[in-house]
Amino acid sequence: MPELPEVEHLRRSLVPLLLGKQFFHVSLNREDILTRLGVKRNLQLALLKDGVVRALHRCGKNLALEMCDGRVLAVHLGMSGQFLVLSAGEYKDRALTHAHAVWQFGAPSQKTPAHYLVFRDPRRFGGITSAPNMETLMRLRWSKLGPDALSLTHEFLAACLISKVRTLKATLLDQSVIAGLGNIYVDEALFAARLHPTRTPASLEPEDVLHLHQAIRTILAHAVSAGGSSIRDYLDGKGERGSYATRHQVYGRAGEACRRCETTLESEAVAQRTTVWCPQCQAI
DNA sequence: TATGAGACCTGCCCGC
DNA sequence: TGCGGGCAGGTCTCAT
Repeated sequence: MPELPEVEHLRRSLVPLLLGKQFFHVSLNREDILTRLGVKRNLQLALLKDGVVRALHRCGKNLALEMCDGRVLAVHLGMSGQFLVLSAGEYKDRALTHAHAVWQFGAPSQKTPAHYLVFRDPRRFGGITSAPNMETLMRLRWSKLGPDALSLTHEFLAACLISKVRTLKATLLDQSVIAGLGNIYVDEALFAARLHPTRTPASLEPEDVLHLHQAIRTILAHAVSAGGSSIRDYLDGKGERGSYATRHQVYGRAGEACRRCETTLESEAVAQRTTVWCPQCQAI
C-alpha cells in the first residue's frame, strides 16, 4: 500500500535507471488502467513511445515521468501497484502476472532496448495517466491535491485543520488537504503526537498541531530513508522491499503492548479504515 | 460545500 | 487438503 515514503523511495530508485533512457517499445495489456488528459489520438504517443526521460516528479503518492519532448505519464500505485525495472532475462524468467503496461527502454544511441519497465497492479486500484505536458497534469490533476506532506509547514497545517469538523484521521487521509499520507503513516503520526484519531482538528491546542507537524515530518523522513514500509506488495524500482514496517509503533500491532507504556493497543474502524491507537498515550 | 458511506478489486488468511 | 468467506485499503461517486 504505497504512501508518500514508498513513492518517494521508488522515484529515487528509478532516477539512475531511467534518466536519459529512451522508450523504444510500449505495450498496454489493459486499456482501462490508462486515463488520457488531452492525448486522444495516438496510443503509442500517449504511452511515451520514442520519448527520452528528462525527469521524475512526485506529488503525494503520485509519480510522473516527464520526457524531453514534454510528454508526461503519471502513475498511481493504488494498493498493490509496482513499477519495476527488469533486465530482459529477468522479465522472461519471472513471467509476471498483472503486468498491465510494459516499456522496453535503453540508451538512445543503442537503438536496442536493454531493459523493461513494468507497471503491474493485481488489485487494479492504481492506474496511469498520460498528459501532453506537466502543465496539463498539474492543472487537471495535481492542483486538486493539498501540499505535499514532506514540505508541509506548521503554519499551513494549522490553517487547514482549523475549520475541519470531521475526525483527525479522516482529515489527514484526505489527499485534498495533505497529499501523501495513508492509513499507515496517519496512525503512526497520531501516535507520535499523542493524539486520538477521533479527535476533531478544531479541538487541538496550538502545541498539539506543533507536535503533529513534527511527527509527520519526522516519520516520513525516517520512512523514506528506510525505503518505506513493505506490508504486502510494495517493492521499489529494483524489486527490493522497504524496512520501515519493523519500526511501526501501532499500525498492524492491534492487541499487542504499546512500546511506550505497555498498554494493550486498541483497534477500530475510523473513517472506514482500520485504526490502531494506544488508549493510554492517545487519550481523548 | 463539506462530509460520510459504498463500491471497486484481488490476494491472503483463517475456519470449517 | 480444499473451499468459502472475510479482510485489507486508495480513490471515485453518490447521498445527505
